[in-house]
Amino acid sequence: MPELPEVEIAARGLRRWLVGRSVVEVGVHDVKVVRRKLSTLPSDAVEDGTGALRADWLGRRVSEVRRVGKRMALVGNGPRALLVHLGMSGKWVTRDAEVPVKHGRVALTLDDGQVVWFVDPRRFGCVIPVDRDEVDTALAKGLGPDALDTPLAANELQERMQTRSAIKVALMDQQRLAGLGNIHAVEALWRAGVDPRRASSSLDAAEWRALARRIPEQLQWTLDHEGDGEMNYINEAGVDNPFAVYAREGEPCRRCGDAIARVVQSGRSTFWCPGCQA
DNA sequence: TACATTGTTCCGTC
DNA sequence: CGACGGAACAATGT
Repeated sequence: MPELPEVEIAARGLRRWLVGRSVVEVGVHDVKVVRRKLSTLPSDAVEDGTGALRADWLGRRVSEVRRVGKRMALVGNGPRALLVHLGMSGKWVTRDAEVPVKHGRVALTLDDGQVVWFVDPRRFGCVIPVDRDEVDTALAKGLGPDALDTPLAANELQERMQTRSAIKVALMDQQRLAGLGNIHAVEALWRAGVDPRRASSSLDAAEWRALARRIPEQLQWTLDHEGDGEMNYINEAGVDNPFAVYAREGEPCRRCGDAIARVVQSGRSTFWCPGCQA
């Protein structure tokens, strides 16, 4: 699943492939992914998504790629930008012209002959045309500080996480801290030795210090290990699981040997080690 | 077949 | 009324 590190890697890839190149053709193969706002609802699709993207990007260059939390944006050299959310299966790939791309939704053909594709099998992702001078606002709206770019001191993290909800649920709340999803929330909690079911407000100072240190550590570790090529997600066939607890129910904890447990919190699977996350 | 997965939204409860 | 939990919704591969 694309969370902060995967979106950051996607942004780095787009900077290599896209920045400075001119867009010579725009193909919208699924008009429903072009939306007015962050949403999965078909009713929020732009009326003429193809026309909108072509008007914004034909003949334009991408001058910048930005990221906040799990959101990214392509900033054009004209008046327009494109906000992107990868949803649960979105990714960007580059291919030679004429190469078919399964689940390709938007195709940007460049002046070097490459085609940069937004690919999204599950179609929970979207692209949102916006004015360039609104892109920073749109990127940050409703989000807490970016978990990697703005690492929080322990006391700041504690303040942002003041809720009776479980700490794992609070960590995934993008309004409190932007970037953690299911995988990196449970991995950071495992690294910090904190039980994901604990009430967030009940953590002590040492536990906040541990989390403040382990969250950026988890994200940076993932960046270092996922490389800078095309993204492959853990749920895809043939991709092995690089994580300590995520999707490892019943397997021995690599730190203490106890069996990894699973519980559902707010409708999402949580994995943790009952032995060393007391 | 039912399930898993995301962010958003809505509804009921306290 | 704010906080919170839970469920629904979108789509589709396994």
